[in-house]
Amino acid sequence: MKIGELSKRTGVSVRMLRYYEAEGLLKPERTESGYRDYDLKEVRTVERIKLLGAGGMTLPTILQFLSCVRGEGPIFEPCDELRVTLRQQIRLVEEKTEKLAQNRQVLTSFLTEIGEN
Amino acid sequence: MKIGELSKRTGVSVRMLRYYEAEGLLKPERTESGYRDYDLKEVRTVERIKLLGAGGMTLPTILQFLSCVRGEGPIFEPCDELRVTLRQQIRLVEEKTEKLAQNRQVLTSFLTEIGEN
DNA sequence: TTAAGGTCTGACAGCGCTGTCAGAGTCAAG
DNA sequence: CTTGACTCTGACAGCGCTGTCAGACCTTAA
Repeated sequence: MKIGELSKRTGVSVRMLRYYEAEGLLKPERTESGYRDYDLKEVRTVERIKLLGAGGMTLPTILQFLSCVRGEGPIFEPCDELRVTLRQQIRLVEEKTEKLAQNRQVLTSFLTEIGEN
Repeated sequence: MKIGELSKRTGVSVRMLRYYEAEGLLKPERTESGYRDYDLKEVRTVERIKLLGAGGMTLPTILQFLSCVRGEGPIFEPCDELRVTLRQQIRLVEEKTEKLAQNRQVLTSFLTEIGEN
């Protein structure tokens, strides 16, 4: 299928699909005239990438265990690398959360200082 | 005082002090030769900007109520605009926190799917 | 006087996407 | 064949800082 269709099926913009490719996440065939030609199963791949991205992962990070994500199975192949990365990522999210909590603290203390009314 | 000294006193890099100025947060005098000449009280101003920045505020946001921050008082002048902005900012931090919680959720569910061992 | 160290301006780079635009070729339906 | 919709590549822009480098001037102490 061509890029426009993949875009409609996944909800990921054409621009971003090309970007995924630039980052090494997708490697579609090409027609004689140079059009990208995606295999139907890439729909699943893209949806997984999308989901992981929604989890705060950067594309290079996702690329690290792309082989797991490209699996045919219903979910993911059990993949040590993926497990490790997921844990690191969760840790990262937790750190960001802590920092936000600190930010909130700073701001509320200011609010208190000048009177909360 | 010159920019280097202000930098040492506040812990804010020379680069960033110049950036503050570019964003309209500081307006130091100039010596005949063009050197920035800061008033001693600007140390306090810079420290407040720094603190608000640590709270996640962007410089343009801080600029909005700079008059409150530049006050001579020990803390801030009671300033309606500041109060409003602080509340918005806190709301913003809360939204970011919620999003991070969702991210975490996505990641942990993946971890569960492939087995947590 | 000289040399070191501070300062000046301006600009490039990077982070991680994401939209958009330009100029050109391709494909399909009428 | 023509037209509109789609695709291609490449590049510019923006978010909000932050470091760094270049080329040139200033200041201060030896």
